[in-house]
Amino acid sequence: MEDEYKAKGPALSKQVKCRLPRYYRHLKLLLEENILRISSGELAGRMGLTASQVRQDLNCFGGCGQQGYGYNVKHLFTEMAEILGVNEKFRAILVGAGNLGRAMAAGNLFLSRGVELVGIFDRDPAVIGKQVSGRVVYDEGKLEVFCAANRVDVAVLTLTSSEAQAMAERLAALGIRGIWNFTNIELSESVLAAFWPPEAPVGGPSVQNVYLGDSLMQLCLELRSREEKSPAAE
Amino acid sequence: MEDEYKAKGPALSKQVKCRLPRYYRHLKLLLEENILRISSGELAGRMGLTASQVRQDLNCFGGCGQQGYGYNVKHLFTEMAEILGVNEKFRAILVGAGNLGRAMAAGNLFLSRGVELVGIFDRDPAVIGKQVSGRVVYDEGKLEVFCAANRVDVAVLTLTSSEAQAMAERLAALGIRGIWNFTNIELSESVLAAFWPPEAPVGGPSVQNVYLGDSLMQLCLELRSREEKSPAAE
DNA sequence: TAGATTGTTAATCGATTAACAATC
DNA sequence: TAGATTGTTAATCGATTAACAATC
Repeated sequence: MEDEYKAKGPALSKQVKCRLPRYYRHLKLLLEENILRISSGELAGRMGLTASQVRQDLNCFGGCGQQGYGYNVKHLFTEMAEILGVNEKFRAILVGAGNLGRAMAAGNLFLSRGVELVGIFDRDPAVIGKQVSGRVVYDEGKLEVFCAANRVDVAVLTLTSSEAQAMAERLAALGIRGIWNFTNIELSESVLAAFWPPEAPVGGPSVQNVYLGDSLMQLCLELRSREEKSPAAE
Repeated sequence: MEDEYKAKGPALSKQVKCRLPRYYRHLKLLLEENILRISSGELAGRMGLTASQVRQDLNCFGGCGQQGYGYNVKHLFTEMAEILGVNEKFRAILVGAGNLGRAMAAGNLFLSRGVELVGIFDRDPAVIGKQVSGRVVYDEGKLEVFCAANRVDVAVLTLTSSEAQAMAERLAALGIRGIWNFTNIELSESVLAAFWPPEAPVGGPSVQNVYLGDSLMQLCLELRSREEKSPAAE
């Protein structure tokens, strides 16, 4: 019993979790370049990390490296895919068919990560029934009916910030386990957990935020602070 | 001379820089709610931080708090806006007028953060000359001419990943100071610095990455790991 | 065997939290 | 004055880096 946990190595720290998708991305690239083995030092170089960090990180997945040789890229990639749930075929819906929503639906963003987009919703009558990337936009009012008939794992929030909180609560009540939030609202997992259906196991949806505006401001902050240093240097 | 530095408090750590845009967002919200003063504890509650952390953070901006009273929201907001460069009116161009590019151009994402979108570029002849959110899309080949005639601070990369590296190098050579990267390519600041025009002061553009796919995978990872715990609990 | 490279432990660094005197 | 809340120092926690024995 305990062995099964041990086999997977130590639990993943927050920071390691953040780096996992990057590892996945780089390993995929390596496979495309037909590089089948790599040392911690080389991988670190490509990713802007230290060799030590890479070894520490990869060790969390039960030491798939080999002394004197390095890591088997294919094996590592498979392992990562498994942990990241790429093979789970998670099912997602998009809530809000505005500009951002349509952009998200258009690319292969979802499919390339193993997520299937199974529905697009909007509340605007002018949009409902129209096609977006070959999919009909459903009436937001039909969310409950849809979720009763179809398994939905993830909801993508690309609607107006003012509607975000209420919608997130509604989604939580529907038992949707993951919310990918593109609005400016900070959705609290503990608040949403209160809406979780009582018959469902364990509690509440996880929230992943993409604050685009914050990211832009971080860039501006960097420009701003480098600007300040510049005159001092002359 | 030294006092001027001291007045601003200690240098901003990485983590504080990440939280700054969030503070800005929440302070704006407070002002809209007509809340003009707030204690570290209350602000922490709204943001999901600890009171201690808020005080530690805000102290980096030269202690604008008052014992027994709290913080003046208006004053704090002004201070943040200044540090984040909201009043600098940074000028941005968008490179790649595909789905994501058009979505970015459409909202008020830029203007609301004090950034002005001054040009949209694409290399596809079918798109060049067409309108996007009331702006003509320019030929990507005219980038150099455009940048010689107009100040450009930031470039937003919403083009195909395969074109990203070359374009980033070209933008670096044009002396563009900030790159907001939406492609899957990891742009190395040190690599780009090598392309920086020799006549420009200090070296190289700063890069801010938004790996949308990585964010989605982080959510999937969370779902995946909670799933694992679930059966064990029953 | 000799060289390379891992896994893992210990040392360092940075960020968060706790505590409390200073003071509004 | 008494109560509230900051600024700041010290203690704790977690993550990164360094080092090196184990081993392919």
